[in-house]
Amino acid sequence: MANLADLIEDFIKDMFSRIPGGILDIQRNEMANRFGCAPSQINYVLTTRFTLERGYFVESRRGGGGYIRIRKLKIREDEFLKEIIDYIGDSISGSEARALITRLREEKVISEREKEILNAVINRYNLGIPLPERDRLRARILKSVITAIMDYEARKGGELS
Amino acid sequence: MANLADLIEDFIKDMFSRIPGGILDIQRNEMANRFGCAPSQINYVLTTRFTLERGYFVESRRGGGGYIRIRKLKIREDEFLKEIIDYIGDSISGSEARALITRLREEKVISEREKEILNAVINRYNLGIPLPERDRLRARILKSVITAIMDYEARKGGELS
DNA sequence: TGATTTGACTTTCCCTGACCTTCAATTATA
DNA sequence: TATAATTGAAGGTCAGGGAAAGTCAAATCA
Repeated sequence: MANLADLIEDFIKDMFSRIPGGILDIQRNEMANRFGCAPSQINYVLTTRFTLERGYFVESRRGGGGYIRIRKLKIREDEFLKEIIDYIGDSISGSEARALITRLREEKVISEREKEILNAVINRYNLGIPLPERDRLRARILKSVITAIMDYEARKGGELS
Repeated sequence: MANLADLIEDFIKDMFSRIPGGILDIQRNEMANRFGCAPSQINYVLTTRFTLERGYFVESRRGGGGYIRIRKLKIREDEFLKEIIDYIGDSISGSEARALITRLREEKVISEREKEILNAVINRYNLGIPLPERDRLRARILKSVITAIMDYEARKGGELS
């Protein structure tokens, strides 16, 4: 412990505990100032600690009035999700992915249209990069999509078509 | 948020929601006065937020009695999607992609849930590969998703939430 | 050796001010 | 009176400064 990245991580998580709603906007420079470090250190923390696997989603905007927005996803406790994320691991082939998507449809986790969308997303020609990186990319994207769906449902609740 | 350009954008969009017809006339100076900014700021907002890509068309007239007229375009869905694919080209940045997804949602081409899914898919942190290949990958995925949607609609048709 | 940290450099976005163009109305002039 | 010049009221353009955040590779640390 006691390295900077961990401190910053804890600090941000602490901020989350103090706000309602699960959406936190921070300023990169302000953060860097507070910890007396290089601004890029903040990026390092975000890319290593606030990942989807760990239940966060990060967006940002540059320029005047820019910000970094961190969303804490509402689904960490979902067993089904965990299993799927585990199953995907950090690499998944096209056929495994298609089977998984079919399964998600059968379980009514996704709609017919969403199934088509996902199949398009994980298609090898669309990913268009060589193996084995392609299977890793596919895994990242699939996990992010499933996470997004779960988070959406956790936030809004509701059924599917 | 909280930058002027966003406020002005919201203000204008709010005016649109209050009028019938989709044609809105504004005065540049009056607008600048209302927001206490330079008149050219209004042009900035118009050229960055009320573009064709985002579904608006702007005309104006100088001189005494001059005005700026903003038209909200009506779309024909099939052509619209083809145009979007052209617009994407073979590389697209994250912010362009987000604007595009927002537009697809505004035009009710996609559902709220699908919007979340797509935002997750095109997110920098989730794609996790370096530029410039990242922007190309994003373009390929987005185009294939849109194609899949067109295809699905052609086969099944139907409305959205 | 892998994780952390930094710094130099890049890119994106916002906002303004100085200067330009267009148009309509009014005034001056032949 | 018919036309020409003037004026003032719009809107347009562009370069530049500044404010963020992003990238990447080299250095450092455990």
